[in-house]
Amino acid sequence: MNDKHCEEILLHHDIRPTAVRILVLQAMERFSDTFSLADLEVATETVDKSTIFRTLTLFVAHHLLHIIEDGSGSTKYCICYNDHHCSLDELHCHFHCEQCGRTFCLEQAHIPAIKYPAGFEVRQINYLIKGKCPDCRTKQRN
Amino acid sequence: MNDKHCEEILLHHDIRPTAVRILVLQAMERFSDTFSLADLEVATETVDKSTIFRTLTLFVAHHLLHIIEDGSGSTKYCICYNDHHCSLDELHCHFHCEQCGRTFCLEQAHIPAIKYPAGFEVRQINYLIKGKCPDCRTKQRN
DNA sequence: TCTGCGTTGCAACCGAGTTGCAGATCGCAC
DNA sequence: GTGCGATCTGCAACTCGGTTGCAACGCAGA
Repeated sequence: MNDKHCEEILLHHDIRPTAVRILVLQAMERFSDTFSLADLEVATETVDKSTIFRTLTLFVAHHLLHIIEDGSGSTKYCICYNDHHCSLDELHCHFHCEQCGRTFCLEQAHIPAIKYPAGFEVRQINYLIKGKCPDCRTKQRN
Repeated sequence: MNDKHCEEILLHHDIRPTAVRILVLQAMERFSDTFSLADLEVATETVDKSTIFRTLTLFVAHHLLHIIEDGSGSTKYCICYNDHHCSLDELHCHFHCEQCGRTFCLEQAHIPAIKYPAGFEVRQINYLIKGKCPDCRTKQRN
């Protein structure tokens, strides 16, 4: 959470730790689940949209973040806490709540192996579940 | 493919078969896989973008089409040939080729049952595979 | 023929993302 | 500490897919 910690993370991913990048990373870590460019714009307050955009692009390229497409219209991001890059480049499982709009990273253990159709070269798998999150379900009951 | 055939499909889905809608549906059927609003704009030539947009929205609402989010930035659509609406509202499996940009509907048989995390209410599952399609792979070899 | 409502085309708008550019800042050599 | 090239940042403008308001059209029923 503190500057030192964020700086280490950036260095570990071969990213020059500028003041703005540390600020953006701190903002990211305050989100428990996923976040969008717009979320960061609000969270950082001072940092420009285009700077955040370029920072996000950089972080994704350096595998500090991964992109989530939840069909909500705005790209979501999520911090990669695991270092490994498995042979199947990326394997994502997410849950998108259609009520509150939040998107959660789910444990990859839930994804089973599937038989790929012949002839296709698989690079990335996105398993996106949509529905209602536990919070929204309990809220509705009360 | 002909007018009569398209008209029947529309009526079967409780959609009033106007000339424009038949034209749009015919254009849709010429696509072997999925298509976007922009694709239809080109394919129909005469029909306005907003009309196509409203037609797509209508077709989706009447379960004649389904929406595919392939993360390409533009929404893709695909004709629903199966009538059934299973209890798990929708279950989509698609392959998006990162080279040619096309998106294919895959057989749903390939999707295995997964253990959903507790507390979440599942309404829709999107299984999106990204990589290279057979066409692009063979092209590259030559 | 007249009327009303659904449909369509046009134009304008919206919002997320993206880019060009000039000024600020950084890291390094001196 | 100073100077310099490279990188980073903020601003503004732009792109593009999608969406909406509105007026005109056209078809079905009176």
